[in-house]
Amino acid sequence: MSGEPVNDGIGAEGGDIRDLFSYNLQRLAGVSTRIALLDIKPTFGLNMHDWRALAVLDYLGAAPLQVLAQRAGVQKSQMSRTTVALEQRGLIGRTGNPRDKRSSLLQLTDEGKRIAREVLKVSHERNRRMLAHLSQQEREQLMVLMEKVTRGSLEFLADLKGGSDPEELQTPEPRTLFETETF
Amino acid sequence: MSGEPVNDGIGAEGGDIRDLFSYNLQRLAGVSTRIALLDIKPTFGLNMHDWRALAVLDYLGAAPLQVLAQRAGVQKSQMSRTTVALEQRGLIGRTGNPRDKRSSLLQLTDEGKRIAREVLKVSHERNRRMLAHLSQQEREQLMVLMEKVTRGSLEFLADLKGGSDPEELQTPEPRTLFETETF
DNA sequence: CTCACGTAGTTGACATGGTCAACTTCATGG
DNA sequence: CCATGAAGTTGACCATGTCAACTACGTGAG
Repeated sequence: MSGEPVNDGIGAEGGDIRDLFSYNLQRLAGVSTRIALLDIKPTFGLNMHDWRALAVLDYLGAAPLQVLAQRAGVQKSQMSRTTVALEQRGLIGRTGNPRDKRSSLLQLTDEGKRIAREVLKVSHERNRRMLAHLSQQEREQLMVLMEKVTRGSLEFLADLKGGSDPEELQTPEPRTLFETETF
Repeated sequence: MSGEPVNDGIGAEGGDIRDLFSYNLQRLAGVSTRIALLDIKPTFGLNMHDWRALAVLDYLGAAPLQVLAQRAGVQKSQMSRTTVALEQRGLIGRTGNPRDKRSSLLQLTDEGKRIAREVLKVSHERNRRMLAHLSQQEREQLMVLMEKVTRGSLEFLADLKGGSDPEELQTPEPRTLFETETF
Protein backbone atom coordinates (compact mmCIF):
# COMPACT_ATOMS: atom_id res chain seq x y z
CA MET A 1 0.00 0.00 0.00
CA SER A 2 2.60 2.53 1.05
CA GLY A 3 4.31 3.86 -2.03
CA GLU A 4 7.81 4.16 -0.63
CA PRO A 5 9.80 1.01 0.02
CA VAL A 6 11.42 1.35 3.41
CA ASN A 7 14.93 0.27 4.16
CA ASP A 8 15.88 -1.29 7.45
CA GLY A 9 19.59 -1.58 6.79
CA ILE A 10 19.56 -5.33 6.60
CA GLY A 11 18.32 -5.82 3.12
CA ALA A 12 15.99 -8.65 2.36
CA GLU A 13 15.54 -10.71 -0.77
CA GLY A 14 16.35 -8.76 -3.87
CA GLY A 15 18.06 -5.98 -1.99
CA ASP A 16 21.51 -4.97 -3.08
CA ILE A 17 24.49 -3.50 -1.33
CA ARG A 18 22.95 -0.05 -1.22
CA ASP A 19 20.44 -1.35 1.29
CA LEU A 20 23.09 -2.49 3.75
CA PHE A 21 23.70 -0.50 6.85
CA SER A 22 27.38 -1.37 6.88
CA TYR A 23 27.86 -0.11 3.36
CA ASN A 24 26.27 3.26 4.05
CA LEU A 25 28.17 3.45 7.29
CA GLN A 26 31.48 2.95 5.52
CA ARG A 27 30.68 5.53 2.93
CA LEU A 28 29.68 8.10 5.49
CA ALA A 29 32.74 7.39 7.60
CA GLY A 30 34.96 7.90 4.57
CA VAL A 31 33.40 11.26 3.85
CA SER A 32 33.72 12.23 7.49
CA THR A 33 37.40 11.35 7.55
CA ARG A 34 38.10 13.37 4.43
CA ILE A 35 36.31 16.38 5.88
CA ALA A 36 38.14 16.08 9.17
CA LEU A 37 41.53 15.87 7.49
CA LEU A 38 40.84 18.89 5.30
CA ASP A 39 40.13 20.70 8.53
CA ILE A 40 42.84 19.43 10.80
CA LYS A 41 45.83 18.49 8.71
CA PRO A 42 46.67 21.86 7.15
CA THR A 43 45.77 23.89 10.23
CA PHE A 44 47.32 21.85 12.99
CA GLY A 45 49.54 19.33 11.24
CA LEU A 46 47.72 16.47 12.88
CA ASN A 47 46.54 13.21 11.41
CA MET A 48 43.57 11.29 12.79
CA HIS A 49 45.69 9.25 15.16
CA ASP A 50 47.27 12.34 16.63
CA TRP A 51 43.96 14.06 17.03
CA ARG A 52 42.31 11.11 18.71
CA ALA A 53 45.22 10.60 21.07
CA LEU A 54 45.15 14.25 22.11
CA ALA A 55 41.41 14.34 22.51
CA VAL A 56 41.22 11.16 24.54
CA LEU A 57 44.09 12.24 26.76
CA ASP A 58 42.30 15.52 27.23
CA TYR A 59 39.45 13.89 29.07
CA LEU A 60 41.45 11.08 30.66
CA GLY A 61 43.89 13.49 32.26
CA ALA A 62 46.78 11.10 32.82
CA ALA A 63 46.80 7.51 31.66
CA PRO A 64 49.14 4.69 30.73
CA LEU A 65 49.46 3.88 27.08
CA GLN A 66 47.34 0.78 27.22
CA VAL A 67 44.32 2.64 28.53
CA LEU A 68 44.79 5.39 26.02
CA ALA A 69 44.91 2.85 23.22
CA GLN A 70 41.75 1.14 24.40
CA ARG A 71 39.80 4.32 24.67
CA ALA A 72 40.92 5.53 21.28
CA GLY A 73 40.09 2.16 19.77
CA VAL A 74 43.52 1.43 18.31
CA GLN A 75 46.18 -1.13 19.03
CA LYS A 76 48.88 -0.35 21.52
CA SER A 77 51.54 -0.57 18.82
CA GLN A 78 49.83 2.21 16.90
CA MET A 79 49.37 4.30 19.98
CA SER A 80 52.98 3.84 20.97
CA ARG A 81 54.20 5.37 17.73
CA THR A 82 51.65 8.14 17.91
CA THR A 83 52.58 9.15 21.44
CA VAL A 84 56.30 9.09 20.70
CA ALA A 85 55.72 11.50 17.83
CA LEU A 86 53.49 13.75 19.91
CA GLU A 87 56.02 13.75 22.72
CA GLN A 88 58.74 14.89 20.34
CA ARG A 89 56.47 17.73 19.28
CA GLY A 90 56.05 18.73 22.88
CA LEU A 91 52.32 18.04 23.07
CA ILE A 92 52.55 15.10 25.44
CA GLY A 93 54.64 14.49 28.54
CA ARG A 94 55.44 11.36 30.55
CA THR A 95 55.76 10.86 34.25
CA GLY A 96 56.69 7.60 35.93
CA ASN A 97 53.79 5.39 36.88
CA PRO A 98 54.14 4.87 40.62
CA ARG A 99 52.28 1.60 40.44
CA ASP A 100 54.18 0.03 37.59
CA LYS A 101 57.70 0.78 36.47
CA ARG A 102 57.08 -0.76 33.09
CA SER A 103 54.82 2.08 32.06
CA SER A 104 54.61 5.83 32.27
CA LEU A 105 51.60 8.02 32.71
CA LEU A 106 50.96 10.11 29.63
CA GLN A 107 49.44 13.55 29.84
CA LEU A 108 49.01 16.62 27.72
CA THR A 109 51.45 19.48 28.08
CA ASP A 110 50.01 22.99 28.27
CA GLU A 111 50.62 23.34 24.56
CA GLY A 112 48.98 19.98 24.03
CA LYS A 113 45.92 21.07 25.95
CA ARG A 114 45.72 24.28 23.99
CA ILE A 115 45.83 22.44 20.69
CA ALA A 116 43.37 19.78 21.85
CA ARG A 117 40.84 22.42 22.83
CA GLU A 118 41.25 24.28 19.56
CA VAL A 119 40.80 21.17 17.48
CA LEU A 120 37.82 20.20 19.55
CA LYS A 121 36.28 23.56 18.80
CA VAL A 122 36.64 23.26 15.03
CA SER A 123 35.37 19.70 15.33
CA HIS A 124 32.21 20.95 16.94
CA GLU A 125 31.69 23.25 14.02
CA ARG A 126 32.44 20.46 11.59
CA ASN A 127 29.88 18.19 13.20
CA ARG A 128 27.36 20.96 13.24
CA ARG A 129 27.67 21.28 9.49
CA MET A 130 27.54 17.56 8.87
CA LEU A 131 24.35 17.30 10.90
CA ALA A 132 22.86 20.46 9.44
CA HIS A 133 19.86 18.74 7.87
CA LEU A 134 18.79 17.14 11.13
CA SER A 135 16.57 18.63 13.78
CA GLN A 136 17.76 18.73 17.35
CA GLN A 137 15.58 15.76 18.14
CA GLU A 138 16.86 13.80 15.19
CA ARG A 139 20.44 14.44 16.20
CA GLU A 140 19.83 13.14 19.69
CA GLN A 141 18.07 10.13 18.32
CA LEU A 142 20.88 9.40 15.92
CA MET A 143 23.40 9.38 18.74
CA VAL A 144 21.26 7.00 20.77
CA LEU A 145 20.81 4.65 17.84
CA MET A 146 24.51 4.66 17.01
CA GLU A 147 25.34 3.78 20.55
CA LYS A 148 22.98 0.83 20.44
CA VAL A 149 24.49 -0.36 17.20
CA THR A 150 27.98 0.05 18.58
CA ARG A 151 27.06 -2.04 21.56
CA GLY A 152 25.54 -4.76 19.43
CA SER A 153 28.45 -4.74 17.03
CA LEU A 154 31.00 -5.07 19.77
CA GLU A 155 29.16 -8.06 21.17
CA PHE A 156 29.12 -9.58 17.72
CA LEU A 157 32.81 -8.91 17.24
CA ALA A 158 33.61 -10.48 20.59
CA ASP A 159 31.70 -13.56 19.46
CA LEU A 160 33.61 -13.83 16.23
CA LYS A 161 37.01 -13.30 17.77
CA GLY A 162 36.88 -16.84 19.00
CA GLY A 163 34.35 -17.22 21.76
CA SER A 164 37.55 -17.14 23.76
CA ASP A 165 39.07 -13.71 24.34
CA PRO A 166 36.15 -11.35 24.67
CA GLU A 167 38.36 -8.74 26.26
CA GLU A 168 40.46 -7.70 23.36
CA LEU A 169 38.68 -5.01 21.47
CA GLN A 170 35.54 -4.40 23.44
CA THR A 171 37.01 -1.28 24.83
CA PRO A 172 35.14 1.74 23.73
CA GLU A 173 33.20 4.38 25.31
CA PRO A 174 30.16 6.22 24.17
CA ARG A 175 30.34 7.80 27.59
CA THR A 176 27.31 5.90 28.83
CA LEU A 177 29.00 2.63 28.03
CA PHE A 178 32.03 1.76 30.12
CA GLU A 179 32.44 4.16 32.91
CA THR A 180 34.18 1.33 34.63
CA GLU A 181 37.83 2.19 34.40
CA THR A 182 40.29 1.07 36.97
CA PHE A 183 43.79 1.34 35.69
CA MET B 1 15.39 19.25 35.35
CA SER B 2 15.69 16.09 33.30
CA GLY B 3 18.26 13.88 34.98
CA GLU B 4 19.97 12.57 31.86
CA PRO B 5 22.15 14.88 29.81
CA VAL B 6 21.28 14.36 26.18
CA ASN B 7 23.84 14.27 23.43
CA ASP B 8 23.17 15.77 20.05
CA GLY B 9 26.43 14.74 18.43
CA ILE B 10 27.75 18.25 18.20
CA GLY B 11 28.99 18.75 21.70
CA ALA B 12 28.56 22.07 23.38
CA GLU B 13 30.71 23.84 25.94
CA GLY B 14 32.45 21.41 28.20
CA GLY B 15 31.76 18.43 26.00
CA ASP B 16 34.65 16.24 25.00
CA ILE B 17 35.41 14.09 22.01
CA ARG B 18 33.05 11.36 23.16
CA ASP B 19 30.14 13.67 22.42
CA LEU B 20 31.09 14.14 18.81
CA PHE B 21 29.12 12.38 16.15
CA SER B 22 32.17 12.02 13.93
CA TYR B 23 34.13 10.31 16.65
CA ASN B 24 31.45 7.72 17.35
CA LEU B 25 30.95 7.27 13.66
CA GLN B 26 34.62 6.48 13.14
CA ARG B 27 34.67 4.03 16.00
CA LEU B 28 31.60 2.21 14.76
CA ALA B 29 32.93 2.11 11.22
CA GLY B 30 36.17 0.60 12.45
CA VAL B 31 34.32 -2.14 14.28
CA SER B 32 32.16 -2.75 11.25
CA THR B 33 35.17 -3.11 8.99
CA ARG B 34 36.82 -5.58 11.31
CA ILE B 35 33.67 -7.67 11.49
CA ALA B 36 33.26 -7.62 7.73
CA LEU B 37 36.83 -8.70 7.13
CA LEU B 38 36.60 -11.55 9.60
CA ASP B 39 33.62 -12.68 7.57
CA ILE B 40 34.78 -12.11 4.05
CA LYS B 41 38.52 -12.41 3.92
CA PRO B 42 38.96 -16.02 5.07
CA THR B 43 35.87 -17.31 3.32
CA PHE B 44 36.11 -15.60 -0.04
CA GLY B 45 39.61 -14.14 -0.17
CA LEU B 46 38.21 -10.69 -0.80
CA ASN B 47 39.24 -7.38 0.72
CA MET B 48 36.85 -4.49 1.09
CA HIS B 49 37.72 -3.01 -2.30
CA ASP B 50 37.08 -6.28 -4.04
CA TRP B 51 33.80 -6.79 -2.27
CA ARG B 52 32.54 -3.32 -3.01
CA ALA B 53 33.52 -3.54 -6.65
CA LEU B 54 31.70 -6.86 -7.05
CA ALA B 55 28.63 -5.66 -5.20
CA VAL B 56 28.34 -2.43 -7.09
CA LEU B 57 28.86 -4.16 -10.43
CA ASP B 58 26.20 -6.62 -9.41
CA TYR B 59 23.51 -3.97 -9.47
CA LEU B 60 25.00 -1.84 -12.22
CA GLY B 61 25.12 -4.74 -14.64
CA ALA B 62 27.74 -3.38 -17.03
CA ALA B 63 29.56 -0.13 -16.52
CA PRO B 64 32.76 1.68 -17.43
CA LEU B 65 35.37 1.99 -14.75
CA GLN B 66 34.66 5.61 -14.01
CA VAL B 67 31.04 4.95 -13.12
CA LEU B 68 31.99 1.97 -11.03
CA ALA B 69 34.51 4.05 -9.13
CA GLN B 70 32.01 6.81 -8.47
CA ARG B 71 29.37 4.46 -7.19
CA ALA B 72 31.80 2.65 -4.95
CA GLY B 73 33.11 5.93 -3.64
CA VAL B 74 36.75 5.35 -4.53
CA GLN B 75 39.15 7.00 -6.96
CA LYS B 76 39.49 5.62 -10.44
CA SER B 77 43.12 4.71 -9.79
CA GLN B 78 42.08 2.48 -6.94
CA MET B 79 39.27 0.95 -8.91
CA SER B 80 41.57 0.31 -11.84
CA ARG B 81 43.87 -1.82 -9.74
CA THR B 82 40.97 -3.61 -8.10
CA THR B 83 39.31 -4.53 -11.37
CA VAL B 84 42.54 -5.76 -12.90
CA ALA B 85 43.00 -8.11 -9.97
CA LEU B 86 39.41 -9.31 -10.13
CA GLU B 87 39.67 -9.86 -13.85
CA GLN B 88 42.73 -12.05 -13.35
CA ARG B 89 40.72 -14.08 -10.86
CA GLY B 90 38.00 -14.54 -13.42
CA LEU B 91 35.31 -12.65 -11.51
CA ILE B 92 35.06 -9.74 -13.91
CA GLY B 93 35.04 -9.53 -17.68
CA ARG B 94 35.48 -6.68 -20.13
CA THR B 95 33.74 -5.96 -23.38
CA GLY B 96 34.46 -3.04 -25.66
CA ASN B 97 32.46 0.07 -25.02
CA PRO B 98 30.71 0.81 -28.31
CA ARG B 99 30.44 4.48 -27.46
CA ASP B 100 34.02 5.06 -26.44
CA LYS B 101 37.05 3.10 -27.52
CA ARG B 102 39.06 4.44 -24.59
CA SER B 103 37.08 2.40 -22.12
CA SER B 104 35.60 -1.03 -21.70
CA LEU B 105 32.41 -2.09 -20.07
CA LEU B 106 33.03 -4.12 -16.97
CA GLN B 107 30.68 -6.84 -15.85
CA LEU B 108 30.59 -9.80 -13.54
CA THR B 109 31.29 -13.24 -14.90
CA ASP B 110 28.99 -16.05 -13.82
CA GLU B 111 31.46 -16.93 -11.13
CA GLY B 112 31.62 -13.28 -10.12
CA LYS B 113 27.86 -13.14 -9.82
CA ARG B 114 27.81 -16.27 -7.74
CA ILE B 115 30.39 -14.88 -5.33
CA ALA B 116 28.72 -11.48 -5.16
CA ARG B 117 25.40 -13.03 -4.20
CA GLU B 118 26.99 -15.25 -1.59
CA VAL B 119 28.87 -12.38 0.00
CA LEU B 120 25.73 -10.29 -0.07
CA LYS B 121 23.93 -13.03 1.79
CA VAL B 122 26.44 -13.26 4.60
CA SER B 123 26.48 -9.47 4.72
CA HIS B 124 22.76 -9.45 5.34
CA GLU B 125 23.29 -11.75 8.27
CA ARG B 126 26.16 -9.63 9.51
CA ASN B 127 24.05 -6.49 9.43
CA ARG B 128 21.23 -8.29 11.13
CA ARG B 129 23.50 -9.10 14.06
CA MET B 130 24.98 -5.60 14.22
CA LEU B 131 21.49 -4.11 14.37
CA ALA B 132 20.17 -6.74 16.74
CA HIS B 133 19.38 -4.33 19.56
CA LEU B 134 17.23 -2.11 17.35
CA SER B 135 13.57 -2.50 16.64
CA GLN B 136 12.38 -2.60 13.05
CA GLN B 137 11.26 0.99 13.37
CA GLU B 138 14.57 2.10 14.82
CA ARG B 139 16.47 0.42 12.01
CA GLU B 140 14.44 2.20 9.39
CA GLN B 141 14.87 5.48 11.21
CA LEU B 142 18.60 4.99 11.47
CA MET B 143 18.89 4.48 7.73
CA VAL B 144 16.89 7.62 7.06
CA LEU B 145 19.00 9.68 9.43
CA MET B 146 22.26 8.37 8.00
CA GLU B 147 21.13 9.29 4.54
CA LYS B 148 20.39 12.82 5.65
CA VAL B 149 23.76 13.11 7.30
CA THR B 150 25.47 11.73 4.22
CA ARG B 151 23.74 14.30 2.09
CA GLY B 152 24.71 17.14 4.41
CA SER B 153 28.27 15.91 4.68
CA LEU B 154 28.70 15.66 0.95
CA GLU B 155 27.51 19.22 0.54
CA PHE B 156 29.94 20.31 3.20
CA LEU B 157 32.77 18.41 1.55
CA ALA B 158 31.96 19.97 -1.80
CA ASP B 159 32.16 23.36 -0.13
CA LEU B 160 35.56 22.66 1.36
CA LYS B 161 37.02 21.19 -1.79
CA GLY B 162 37.34 24.67 -3.16
CA GLY B 163 33.96 26.10 -4.00
CA SER B 164 35.13 25.16 -7.45
CA ASP B 165 34.81 21.49 -8.38
CA PRO B 166 31.66 20.27 -6.73
CA GLU B 167 31.52 17.28 -9.02
CA GLU B 168 34.46 15.36 -7.80
CA LEU B 169 33.35 13.25 -4.93
CA GLN B 170 29.66 13.84 -4.66
CA THR B 171 29.01 10.57 -6.29
CA PRO B 172 27.28 8.28 -3.97
CA GLU B 173 24.06 6.57 -3.86
CA PRO B 174 21.86 5.79 -0.96
CA ARG B 175 19.49 4.66 -3.64
CA THR B 176 17.13 7.51 -3.04
CA LEU B 177 19.90 9.98 -3.70
CA PHE B 178 21.21 10.14 -7.24
CA GLU B 179 19.17 8.00 -9.46
CA THR B 180 20.36 10.25 -12.21
CA GLU B 181 22.89 8.19 -14.05
CA THR B 182 23.52 8.63 -17.70
CA PHE B 183 26.76 7.04 -18.67
C1' DC C 1 63.24 -15.66 47.95
C1' DT C 2 63.05 -17.03 43.15
C1' DC C 3 61.39 -18.60 39.20
C1' DA C 4 57.83 -19.21 35.75
C1' DC C 5 54.59 -16.81 33.64
C1' DG C 6 52.02 -12.77 32.39
C1' DT C 7 51.73 -7.87 31.07
C1' DA C 8 53.28 -2.88 29.38
C1' DG C 9 55.45 -0.94 25.89
C1' DT C 10 58.49 -0.75 21.81
C1' DT C 11 59.89 -2.04 17.38
C1' DG C 12 60.11 -4.31 12.71
C1' DA C 13 57.78 -6.11 8.97
C1' DC C 14 54.14 -6.23 6.00
C1' DA C 15 49.41 -5.67 3.78
C1' DT C 16 46.00 -2.40 2.79
C1' DG C 17 44.03 2.02 1.79
C1' DG C 18 43.97 6.80 0.02
C1' DT C 19 45.90 10.56 -2.84
C1' DC C 20 48.39 12.76 -6.52
C1' DA C 21 50.75 13.28 -10.82
C1' DA C 22 52.30 11.73 -15.21
C1' DC C 23 51.26 9.40 -19.20
C1' DT C 24 48.69 6.95 -23.22
C1' DT C 25 44.84 6.63 -25.91
C1' DC C 26 40.94 8.22 -27.82
C1' DA C 27 36.76 11.77 -28.32
C1' DT C 28 35.10 16.09 -29.75
C1' DG C 29 34.38 20.81 -31.05
C1' DG C 30 36.13 24.53 -33.67
C1' DC D 1 42.94 18.20 -38.62
C1' DC D 2 44.30 20.17 -34.50
C1' DA D 3 43.77 21.64 -29.61
C1' DT D 4 41.74 20.41 -25.67
C1' DG D 5 40.16 17.31 -22.54
C1' DA D 6 38.32 12.80 -20.70
C1' DA D 7 39.08 7.49 -19.73
C1' DG D 8 42.09 4.53 -17.88
C1' DT D 9 46.67 2.91 -16.30
C1' DT D 10 50.71 3.23 -13.65
C1' DG D 11 54.27 4.80 -10.27
C1' DA D 12 55.18 6.93 -6.10
C1' DC D 13 54.25 8.11 -1.57
C1' DC D 14 52.06 8.42 2.95
C1' DA D 15 48.52 6.85 6.31
C1' DT D 16 46.41 2.94 8.54
C1' DG D 17 45.90 -1.63 10.44
C1' DT D 18 47.76 -6.02 12.03
C1' DC D 19 50.97 -9.36 13.79
C1' DA D 20 55.02 -11.12 15.91
C1' DA D 21 59.08 -10.68 18.45
C1' DC D 22 61.52 -8.59 22.06
C1' DT D 23 62.74 -6.01 26.54
C1' DA D 24 61.65 -4.81 31.01
C1' DC D 25 59.08 -5.38 34.79
C1' DG D 26 55.14 -7.36 37.94
C1' DT D 27 53.09 -11.29 40.37
C1' DG D 28 51.77 -15.52 42.26
C1' DA D 29 53.16 -20.44 43.46
C1' DG D 30 56.32 -23.03 45.51
